[in-house]
Amino acid sequence: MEGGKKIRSVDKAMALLELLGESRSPMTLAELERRSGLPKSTIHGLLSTMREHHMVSQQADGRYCLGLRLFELGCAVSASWDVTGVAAPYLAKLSSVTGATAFLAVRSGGEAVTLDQSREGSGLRIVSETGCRLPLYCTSQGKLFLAYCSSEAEQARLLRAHPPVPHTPHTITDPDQLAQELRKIRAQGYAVEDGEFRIGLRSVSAPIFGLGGTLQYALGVVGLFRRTTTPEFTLAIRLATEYAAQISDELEALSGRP
Amino acid sequence: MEGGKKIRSVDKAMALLELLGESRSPMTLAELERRSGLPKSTIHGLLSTMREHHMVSQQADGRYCLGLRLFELGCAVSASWDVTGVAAPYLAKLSSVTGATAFLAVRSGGEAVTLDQSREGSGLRIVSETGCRLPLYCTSQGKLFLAYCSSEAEQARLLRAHPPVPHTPHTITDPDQLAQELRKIRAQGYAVEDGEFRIGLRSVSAPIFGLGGTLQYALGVVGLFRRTTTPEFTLAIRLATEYAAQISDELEALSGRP
DNA sequence: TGATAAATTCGATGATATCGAATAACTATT
DNA sequence: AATAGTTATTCGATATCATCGAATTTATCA
Repeated sequence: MEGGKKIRSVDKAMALLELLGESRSPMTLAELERRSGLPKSTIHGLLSTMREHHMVSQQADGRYCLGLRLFELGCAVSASWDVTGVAAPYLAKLSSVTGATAFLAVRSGGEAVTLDQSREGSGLRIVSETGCRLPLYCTSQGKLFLAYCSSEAEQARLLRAHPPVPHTPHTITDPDQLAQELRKIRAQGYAVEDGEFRIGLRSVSAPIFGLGGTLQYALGVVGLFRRTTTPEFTLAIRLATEYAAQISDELEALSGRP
Repeated sequence: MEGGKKIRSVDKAMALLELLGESRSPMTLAELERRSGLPKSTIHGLLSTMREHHMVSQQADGRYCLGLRLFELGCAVSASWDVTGVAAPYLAKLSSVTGATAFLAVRSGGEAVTLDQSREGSGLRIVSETGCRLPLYCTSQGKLFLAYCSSEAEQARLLRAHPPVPHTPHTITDPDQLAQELRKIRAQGYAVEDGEFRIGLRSVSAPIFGLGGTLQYALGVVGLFRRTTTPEFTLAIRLATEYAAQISDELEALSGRP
């Protein structure tokens, strides 16, 4: 289907960046050797090259970590998305009214990536960092992306890439039960997650559509709701759905005349 | 002085990422060919490889742009810095009290990079995006970094890398005048910029020190102040200096017992 | 439909990334 | 203070692999 020439050295360089990104703390060259399976000198050459571009940086003790230029490029990516600007005021309203964390997410391969977050209301603890990847099958945004897949085959492919694993006793791992849940989500137009990812946390996600009616982003609320039937949670559902629709409209108007 | 082996293909790949980052809009392969001077097929191979890692993405019309993985890595970089977490509440306070934009910056080569921003008070327009690079010689944070350089040679090297160019009639381009300004900054412990970057904008930056008393970050306020002698601006100077000192202390305490 | 431009594929060539081993720098321990 | 164990870094020969121009396909516009 796709895939041009593979430049192996670049391939390896990207793999190293991903390893450094997964690790919370800076990594030693020996550690990178074990994790990547590449020879030390090869790693050293690749890292040296990327260091000159400030894509990685090396601290005084010799350990390597991601560099400042990656932060800059990441910000450039964020700024290039029209949706972040459009959604920002809605995120703020959503979190201040519900008192929970509002978020904007997109699908990336078989996972969901949080694009932006807001927790205006109370100083609730951070649920998940912006820019981190979350599973599809046990988050409201993830299940939304699964439910609105273009085809059954696509849906199955995404689930096969990351097979459901129980995160809590409430995680839906049974294929049939999950399929039923996804049908329900599609029917009602929003997704609810009931402590399936973290005990005590509940969330709702509503669809933001792009041109052609395809699902593009998820707008949601996550927090320490007691049940998914409380008036507070019901309000969160209604607002998320309303705002998501408004964002869809604004995006459409924006793309109409660039 | 330093610099291991240069892996040329990786070098080229990084150059392409930087080109894509500088451009606001997605780029065509032909455009990249003109800007980079590399043959089309070489570029194609490099981009294809990076596309598989989601470092770049290609939209329906064939044009290339930076990919989602770069956003994720950028967020990881941001999260890895202890200073962003420590400074966040001070940024919020600073902007809400002064009604202007508060920022946290770091030096990157011969430029200053904005790490984080806050504009709680009024909905002032965005002065500069987070993650963007600004000149040293005509911003308060930049002049602060120049003033606290480890050596005269270092200072001269940074200025030579980006020779002062007038951005406004108030930009200091004369070497002697700039040297005097930097001495003054070092003496008073903070830097003031008086419309030297953008007409009407004024800013102040205070130093955040790391271990050994070396300047690490700059905490500042920028906004539409009428003069640098108004009570509002004087307050901004005092608060920025106070908060920067407090952040320095918190960072030191944090690094004491990890 | 034809014309223009762009993205992509292909294959031979030689430049160059690779790899293991040796060295240097550094830390912690005795 | 000396050593043992770690780690980053350098080096050079070999064959792999990236490179490049031209050809092909695909898309866009008149």
